Amino acid sequence: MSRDGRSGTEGVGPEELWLRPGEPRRGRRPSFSREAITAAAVALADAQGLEVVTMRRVAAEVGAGVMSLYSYAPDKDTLLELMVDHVTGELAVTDPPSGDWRADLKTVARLQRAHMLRHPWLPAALLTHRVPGPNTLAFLEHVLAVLRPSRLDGAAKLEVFAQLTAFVTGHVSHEIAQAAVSRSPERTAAEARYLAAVAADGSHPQLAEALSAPRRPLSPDATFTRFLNRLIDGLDTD
Amino acid sequence: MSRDGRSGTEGVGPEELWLRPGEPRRGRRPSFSREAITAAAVALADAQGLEVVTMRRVAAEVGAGVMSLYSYAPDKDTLLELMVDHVTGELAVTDPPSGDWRADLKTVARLQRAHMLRHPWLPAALLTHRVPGPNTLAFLEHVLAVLRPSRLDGAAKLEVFAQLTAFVTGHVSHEIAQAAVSRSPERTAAEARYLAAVAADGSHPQLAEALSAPRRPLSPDATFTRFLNRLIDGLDTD
DNA sequence: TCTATTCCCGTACTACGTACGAGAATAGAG
DNA sequence: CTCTATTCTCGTACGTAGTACGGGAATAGA
Repeated sequence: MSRDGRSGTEGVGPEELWLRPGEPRRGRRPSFSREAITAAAVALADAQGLEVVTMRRVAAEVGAGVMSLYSYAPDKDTLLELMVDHVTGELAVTDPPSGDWRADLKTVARLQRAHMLRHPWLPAALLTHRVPGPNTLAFLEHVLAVLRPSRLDGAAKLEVFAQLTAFVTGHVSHEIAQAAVSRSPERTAAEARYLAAVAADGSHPQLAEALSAPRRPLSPDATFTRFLNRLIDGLDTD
Repeated sequence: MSRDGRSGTEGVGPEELWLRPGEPRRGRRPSFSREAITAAAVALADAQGLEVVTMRRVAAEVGAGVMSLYSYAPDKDTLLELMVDHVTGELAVTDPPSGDWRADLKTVARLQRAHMLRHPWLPAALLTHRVPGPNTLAFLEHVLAVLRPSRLDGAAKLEVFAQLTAFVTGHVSHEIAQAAVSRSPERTAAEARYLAAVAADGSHPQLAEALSAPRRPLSPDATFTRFLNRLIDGLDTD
């Protein structure tokens, strides 16, 4: 049996993964640690994107043989799960809620956005359902505390948390994709030429008109805040 | 040179991919078609998820050799792009805008949600930036027409379109992930046990309280509508 | 009929996730 | 100290990806 509590034939359950620390006080001592491996994987993803996070690459980064990783996580998907919870640790908030839960919620959302922009692989990693690890639970706990003064019941609070995260994820995904294009003048120009060509042939009058406007910049930051305000200010009011 | 206009060393640009039809009136006649290949890939993804959409599998489905696909799309990523635009064809709306642009916009969003639920691989495919193909452009054109009566300027209209899509994508991603868990009683039970254990140890009082509530169902449909209304009703008002 | 062009696709290369199992290190029992 | 059970390490190897390459088949105009 390996370091995690994996045993049966089905995938690792949240209980095996997150609960019960290690009791093995015999046999060879581990040369690495889940922490170190996870951190290395996160560093890789931050620097070069999720696609370079391969078992071989992570192992090399840590100085381990490839197969050694499997003593710390049963498969790559689980490693991703560990990565997500790892970075969620950065969202730890110690300030107690101010009492103005709407303002606090906006702060939370802004934190999440900044967080995802710092770890641009997060939206993709969050696409498939993840069981909340300790850091994610701590963050959830904080959001629930923020929502305490609201009139929402338990289920609604959890729903607000999920929806807010979904909103931020959707927004940031788009923001990141956009930024990726902007980073390449080549692609930006090609896309502009393409859209201009489409607008020019007369079949898309509305698009032509929208594109002909002066095209002021519209900072992503301001846009995010605007939509966020819409969403939150209406919460609790029906 | 192959069927698409690919030539240089950089990736396919939108112009090569979407504009100019085929002029090749010589040489062997194509045995397949971009349409058929794309449709087969979509059918696969709909039925069994994006991960079974491999070049080998699609080729087999169509009755082609694997490498033949590369005459119709320069790489797998482009095939994904074709798939996205292909299904976006289903979003073609012929009804003219009613004049109540908020109501129309809500209709559009509901259409998008239904669409993504029917093609659950869409959120993942939309994560990386896609240049809008003809069907996507037609849909965009419709949304812009819907927004005509609003006071928003061109850039703002485009922004609303992007944000709305991002919102729906975020929401549906979460909805799909949730549904995936619910489909397995095994996983659902494991997760419930895990959360109960976490709540029981006293370190997460807010979570414990939220979980102790009667847990009424909260249909995803109603939740979506509620948040959507928040977002749209506030649009144009500042 | 010849030739240029276009498409078809078998072979093969690299890179991935990971199953298997042999060997190394360690802790307790005798 | 020695023996043994346990735990971790990792080389090898298998199956499956995406796709580069290039030879052969089909077609259209000369």
